[in-house]
Amino acid sequence: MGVKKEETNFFERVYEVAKQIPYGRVTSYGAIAKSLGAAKSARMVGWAMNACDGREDVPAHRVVNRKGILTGKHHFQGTNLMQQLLESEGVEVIESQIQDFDKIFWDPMTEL
DNA sequence: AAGCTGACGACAA
DNA sequence: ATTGTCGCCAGCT
Repeated sequence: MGVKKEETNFFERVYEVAKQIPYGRVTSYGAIAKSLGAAKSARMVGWAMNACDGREDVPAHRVVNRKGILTGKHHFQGTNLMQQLLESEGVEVIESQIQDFDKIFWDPMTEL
């Protein structure tokens, strides 16, 4: 049974969605929140990402804000780590701003 | 124990 | 168009 304590189902759900982000794609906090049924809890998604750091295989670098800006890059180890990870996946990122954001945007509500 | 903060987002003025 | 405030909920001081 639950060998480990539940980290609030909310966070778990966020992780589940984040893990399903395809390679070379990105999504936004609000999109994930919406898919969870908590459209106004975009903040919590970001907060969940904070806890995800060092937790599960949650590609937090694929989650950005609605503008396609790497708002959370500061939470990564390096200042450019997040951007480098994205570029490594073929995502064009300039000045922490994802290019063609709408093209690589992955909507968990629509595509999931 | 109570209050502030925080990886966002939408709306109001 | 720009700026400011509210909402959301959990974690941290």
